[in-house]
This record gives sequence, structure tokens and C-alpha cells, in this order.
Amino acid sequence: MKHRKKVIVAMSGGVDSSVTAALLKEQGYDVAGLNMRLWKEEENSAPGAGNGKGAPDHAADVQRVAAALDIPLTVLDLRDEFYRRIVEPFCQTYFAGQTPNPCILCNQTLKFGLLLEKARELGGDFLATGHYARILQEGDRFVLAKGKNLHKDQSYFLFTLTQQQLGHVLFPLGEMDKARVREHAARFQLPVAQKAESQDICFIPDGNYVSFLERRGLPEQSEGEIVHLNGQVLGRHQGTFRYTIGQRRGLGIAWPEPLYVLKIDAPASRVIVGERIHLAVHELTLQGTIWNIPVPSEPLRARCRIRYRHREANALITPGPDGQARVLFDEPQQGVTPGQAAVFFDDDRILGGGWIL
RNA sequence: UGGGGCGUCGCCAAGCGGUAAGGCACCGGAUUUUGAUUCCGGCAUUCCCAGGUUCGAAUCCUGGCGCCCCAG
Repeated sequence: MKHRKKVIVAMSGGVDSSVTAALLKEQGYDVAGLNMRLWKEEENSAPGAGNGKGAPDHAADVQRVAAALDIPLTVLDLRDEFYRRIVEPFCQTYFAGQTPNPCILCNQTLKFGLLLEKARELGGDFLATGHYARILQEGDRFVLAKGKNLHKDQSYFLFTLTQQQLGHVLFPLGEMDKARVREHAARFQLPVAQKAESQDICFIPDGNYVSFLERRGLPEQSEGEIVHLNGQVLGRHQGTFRYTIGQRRGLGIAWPEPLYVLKIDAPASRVIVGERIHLAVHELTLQGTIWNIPVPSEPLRARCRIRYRHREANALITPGPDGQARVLFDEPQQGVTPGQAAVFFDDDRILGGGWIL
């Protein structure tokens, strides 16, 4: 007979997921680790790209942490899936003139998709991760909410989680801030207690996504014109994939005012630029909209965030057919970027979100 | 080789005898589990060249060189 709940912890070898596992074990759960193998680490270590510190060996760290905590560890090889479902779409999105957010997609399809399935197979009642977000229970519904520490809040990356998924997920760090997590890491004497924050896209550790794309082949027509909103051709670019809406640096154009990327026309291989004021947009359309509440039958007033770290803004959201939705902002927002996610909030609670067209 | 104008950082541009503003671009850093943005910092011992005047010149003078415009 089983009186202890079993929790499978998604372990990356980082501080957050390691502390997550340690805390759950301390709390009396039956804990097991599950590590996704997503990438051949060697593949990114481009010659001469050495940063001096040496790339951290996450796979080895996971082993060490699991050993230190004395919990079983399963490694799930998702390299093919990761490449097919995350990396390739990432490249294609850039080549289509949009700006992808692979982290959200990965959460949706791998971490809380395939990995969660595996966790259930392994007998887990829950899958736990080190995300800074909370899951509240309101009546018979689960509600995804921002992490208590708003500075670290990662709920934006998790808006796709369904009721089904939320019911089997734990975010033990959701109430904490990073300093507290570090304290726990030290208290548990985790081998990764001092490890640096990871950032950037996980499969592009040096942050240079441009060279990553270049190494993976480019569309035939990669160069083209940089054109001012007024029609004047100001320069040339070496590929629209190098730019994203709202980008200022890297245009190489001297102009009385700073110029920003306003529009990317990949088929024509043109980058449209203009002054900052032209970045403001009142309205946008979403596809693939997901609701964490019953789909509203009426236009809904909510706060809307159009990118991670965006200061959410008041908006009227109107659900449409085929997963579409219209978002009308009270005040125009700068840098509405196709490919990024727009997420709706009611204070701390996530109501839903979709992908900007 | 008639007339007029101009040559100051990669681009634009202040300065007009008192010891090189500013904007853009660029570079570096901070911030950041996407890409951006933002913020902070750096960026002409030198003003087309050569002489000269002056305590002192990018600023005045002379001579070159190079552009541009209007006339031929």
C-alpha cells in the first residue's frame, strides 16, 4: 500500500531543479529524478568559442546531484524530438521573418508534454519543475499564477499548460525568491550550489543565434534592402533573420534619430525601419489561443503582456474563431512582434494567451 | 585656372582667436530562462595638407590639394 505520493522531478543540473528535488524529498515525498537529454553538448562547442570558464557539464551535474540526494535518476533521450519539434521550428520561424520563443514551445510539447507522460509512466503522481510560478486550486479548477517573487516570475513561459497538465504538476519554488533558493542549495550542500544562472536559449549557450542559424543553412535570398518607412532605401542587410521587431542596434545606419525595426518582410527580403514612435501598435491578432478559464463569450478586459518582461497593459480581448483572438490595447504598445506570445492576466492569475500574428 | 560655395570622429554637425558640443553609428558592461528594448560606460591631443601671424589658431593670412554648384 502506498501512502507516500511519488513526485518525478525534472532535473536539468541547475540550482533551481536541484533544490526542487531536495525540498520535495525533505517534505517526505517519494522523489525520483528525470533528466531530458535534448542536445549533444559537443555540437555547440565551436572551435575558438571558449569563454574561459568552460561550458558547464549539465549531464554530469545531474548525476552528481541525484547521487548526493540519493534519489534514482532516469535519463530520457529526447534529442530527436527536441530537434524536430523545437529547433527546426525555431529556425523556420526566423527564416519566415518572425521571432520565435522556443522556451514556451518546449514547455508545451516537451517538458509538460512528453516528459510529463514519462513521469506518469514512471508512476509519478506529479511532475515537479523548478519554475518560478504557482498553481492555485479554485473550486475544481487549477489556476496558473505568477511566482510570488515577481522579479523571477516565469508564468509567461507556461501559459499553454492545460487543466490536465496543471493537475499533475508542482512548482515548489513558486513562493520563493532566488536568494532563498540559494540558501536551500547551500543548506542541502548541493554540488551545484554555486552554479551560475543559465540564460540565453539552452541550445545556443553563447547566445549567438545568428551564427547558429547560419551554420544550419540559409534561404537562397538572404540579403536585401533596409528601407525607411517613408520608402527611402537606407542600406542593405545580410538576412532578415538577423532582426526582430523593435531592434535598434545592428542596423548600421546613421540617422538623426535612432532607427528601429518596424517590420520584416521575409519574402521580399526587406527590413522596414523607422523612428521609435512608429513602433507603437494599438491592436494585434493572435492564433493558437489557449484559455485557462472557460472561453469567454464576451470581450474580456484583462492585462496583456506581449513578451517576457513586458510591463503588462490593459486590453480588451475578443476571442475569435479557430483559436484566434483580437487584443485591443487601451494605450498603444511598442514592439509587437509576430512569433512572440501574448499572455492575459487577471492580477496574478493567468487567463490564457496566444501567438502573435 | 570665369563666378560662387565647401572641406571638423564611420555619417550628420556645433564651433568663428583661448585651448574640439551634440545626435546617429560602432564597441564594452548592467539587466534578462526567447529575440529585442532600456540603462550605464567608451569613442577626434585633433579639425584636408604645408607654411605664416599670435603668448595662444579648427578658428586670421598665404600657397597647395580635393569636392560641389552656376556659367562656358
